[in-house]
Amino acid sequence: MTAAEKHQVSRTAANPPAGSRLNGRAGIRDVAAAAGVSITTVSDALNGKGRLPDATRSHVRAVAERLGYRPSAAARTLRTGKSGLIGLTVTTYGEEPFTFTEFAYFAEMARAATSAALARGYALVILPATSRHSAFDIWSNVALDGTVVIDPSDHDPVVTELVRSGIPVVSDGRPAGSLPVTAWVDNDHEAAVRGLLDHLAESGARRIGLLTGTSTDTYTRLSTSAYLDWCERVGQDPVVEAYPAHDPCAGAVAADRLLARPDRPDAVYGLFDPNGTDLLAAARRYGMRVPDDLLLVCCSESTVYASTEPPITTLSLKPGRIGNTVIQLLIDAIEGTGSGRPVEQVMPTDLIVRTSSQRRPVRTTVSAPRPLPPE
Amino acid sequence: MTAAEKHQVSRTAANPPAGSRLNGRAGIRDVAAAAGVSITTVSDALNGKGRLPDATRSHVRAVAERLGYRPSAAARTLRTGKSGLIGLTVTTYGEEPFTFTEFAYFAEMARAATSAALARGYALVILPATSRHSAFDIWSNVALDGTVVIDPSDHDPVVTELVRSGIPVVSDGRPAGSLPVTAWVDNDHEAAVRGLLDHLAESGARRIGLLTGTSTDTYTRLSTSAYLDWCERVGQDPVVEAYPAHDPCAGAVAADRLLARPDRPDAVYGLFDPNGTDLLAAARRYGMRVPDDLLLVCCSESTVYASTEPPITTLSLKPGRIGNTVIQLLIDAIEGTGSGRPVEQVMPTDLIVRTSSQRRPVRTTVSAPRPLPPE
DNA sequence: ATGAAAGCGCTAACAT
DNA sequence: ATGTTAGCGCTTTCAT
Repeated sequence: MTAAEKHQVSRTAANPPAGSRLNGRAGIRDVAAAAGVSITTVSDALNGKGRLPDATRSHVRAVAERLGYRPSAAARTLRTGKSGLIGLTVTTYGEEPFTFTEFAYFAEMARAATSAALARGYALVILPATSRHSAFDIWSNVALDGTVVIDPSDHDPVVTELVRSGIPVVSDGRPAGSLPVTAWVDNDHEAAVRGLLDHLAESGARRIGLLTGTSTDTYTRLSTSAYLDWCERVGQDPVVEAYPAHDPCAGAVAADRLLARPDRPDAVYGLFDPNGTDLLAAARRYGMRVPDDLLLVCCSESTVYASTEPPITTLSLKPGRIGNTVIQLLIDAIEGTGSGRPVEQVMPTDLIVRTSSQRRPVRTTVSAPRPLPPE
Repeated sequence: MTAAEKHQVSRTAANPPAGSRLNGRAGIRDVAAAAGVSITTVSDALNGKGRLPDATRSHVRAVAERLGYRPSAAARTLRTGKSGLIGLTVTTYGEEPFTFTEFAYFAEMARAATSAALARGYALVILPATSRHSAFDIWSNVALDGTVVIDPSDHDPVVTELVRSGIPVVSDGRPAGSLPVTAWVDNDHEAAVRGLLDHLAESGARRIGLLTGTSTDTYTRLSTSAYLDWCERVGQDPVVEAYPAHDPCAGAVAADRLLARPDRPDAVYGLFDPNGTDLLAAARRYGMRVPDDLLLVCCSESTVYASTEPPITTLSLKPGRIGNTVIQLLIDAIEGTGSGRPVEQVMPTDLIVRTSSQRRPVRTTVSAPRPLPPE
């Protein structure tokens, strides 16, 4: 018996009368047999392809339904080369995905990305950014149509590898070095910092301090240099404290250090999410009132700053908008429909002005704080 | 030419001399040809199977490396029936995945689950829980080895369908109704509520109010009934306000209602994450001091409650521990190694006692609040 | 110790 | 309008 003949036999409907595949689950051939058509017709009917009469289509669909037929995603992926899966990298510190400070940002960004991907028929797979080793295995164990990288590190081997094998990569955060991403989306961090420093100065700040990080990622670098440039422009001596932002405890200590300096600032911008509460607590310890003695702004996506005492002005990077844009760009690249959109997209930020950064009576339109009870 | 002959030809190394596959990427046959061995040997060498001499193994590996060979995940999945992918469902409200109130819990749970899965060689795919329709498509478009369901709703068709087709499902939260999950993990919500009500009573609470939700999920139901039981036991009239927890604004309003009642409570437990700040703000509006006039506890995973003014006592459900356990249970089921572990696991909660729930001087070992500055 | 061949379940090109 | 057939790239018996 030749291979072809054997083939023939195993594909004939003469086998066990449908419904009894070794697997237990019905396959496309069971449906074909039960519906009295060929497997092509089944495939076409189920996928809306071909030009079948509606009668055939609905009949096949009914039979498939009755048999509880579920197409094999693996087979389809192998055949079409498309998996409908998009990788989402998360930076890992040690064993843990996500950093402490990125948490709220990441969660919101991922939420939006998930939603946007689902709306276009894709699902996200959470994957670790390159770690020491072994992470590579998991990357080659999943068939991806594309990948989103959050805060790509300089020469990330995974990104390079993916791009080299023709898989589109879109990053959240402009790529450092010469990393060859397909497209990227980022905030205009420098403009954001300039804007908020101007806002603080307008509110009467004479010496603005900066609570920043010791790491060299783009966000930290751009924000810090924008601060230094601003200081130089207005002729203020920089007052900077830096700390390892991935350490959940270091922030409070650094906030304390900043307010303990001889050149104590009368306003502070904190680059990371928890800095607002850290600084508020530090101010209390030093008997400083916010906003009377100290103006405060921090970069955060957390809604808690709307109801702290006092409410704290925050810079929002709008991670939801970024997540959505990243996904649109990526899917456009995957499907080859993206010629229209620019591949480098700079997104605006939102300064949500609250009590902590204003010495004069509130008259902003954004997030007006609730009136305080009489003291 | 018979099918078998053609087969033969296309598989011989006589074709384009390796490296020039249509695809662009090297396949297993390119590696075999370049290494001068059969594809079987390549497969075995790369996967550590078979009994090959170390020389062959390392030679094949070197060649594969040189060619930049990446095995096709789709082909492997089709062949082995294992994808290494685990679904993670998120409840969707309207278009958006996650609810507002579940946010921090979910983020932490997902983080732990991701980490645990990765450590065992699996990756998580974020998938929507059953929505009206269309969600089904995405489910059958991805090959899953198993699925984690967070807060399964009563008779969820996706869960039923998955279990029916032999895919293990482990839920976070005990399944309502007769949902046939493989295993589940949940907190002992009733014990948690009893414990925290006792704690409030010990701190001097005479009338404890409850801020709860209007939805009928297990968490809300169990927590509320535990509260009612406790009230009955100690002879207190229940003071309850319920609101639609998925509405980000409704919480503040409900907190206000609770404190505006004629039978105003002198202590409140809020079931949802934002309730702490909501209640704190409401207390301020009514001129109530915390903890002097009002004792406060809320269920939250957020660290901000450590540095609010005053710090707020929280009940943590330990989502990280749950996420990890859920994944272990699921992978055990997938790999058939789970006979040891119980399939229903109740996990303890942590009451993190802070200033807001204590009238007497702090003398707890947990999370001692920082000393306040002299007024 | 190594290789040949079968085939996972599907889709698409090509008949009819 | 529907059916036949050839693979997608791998793993896995089974022969040698």
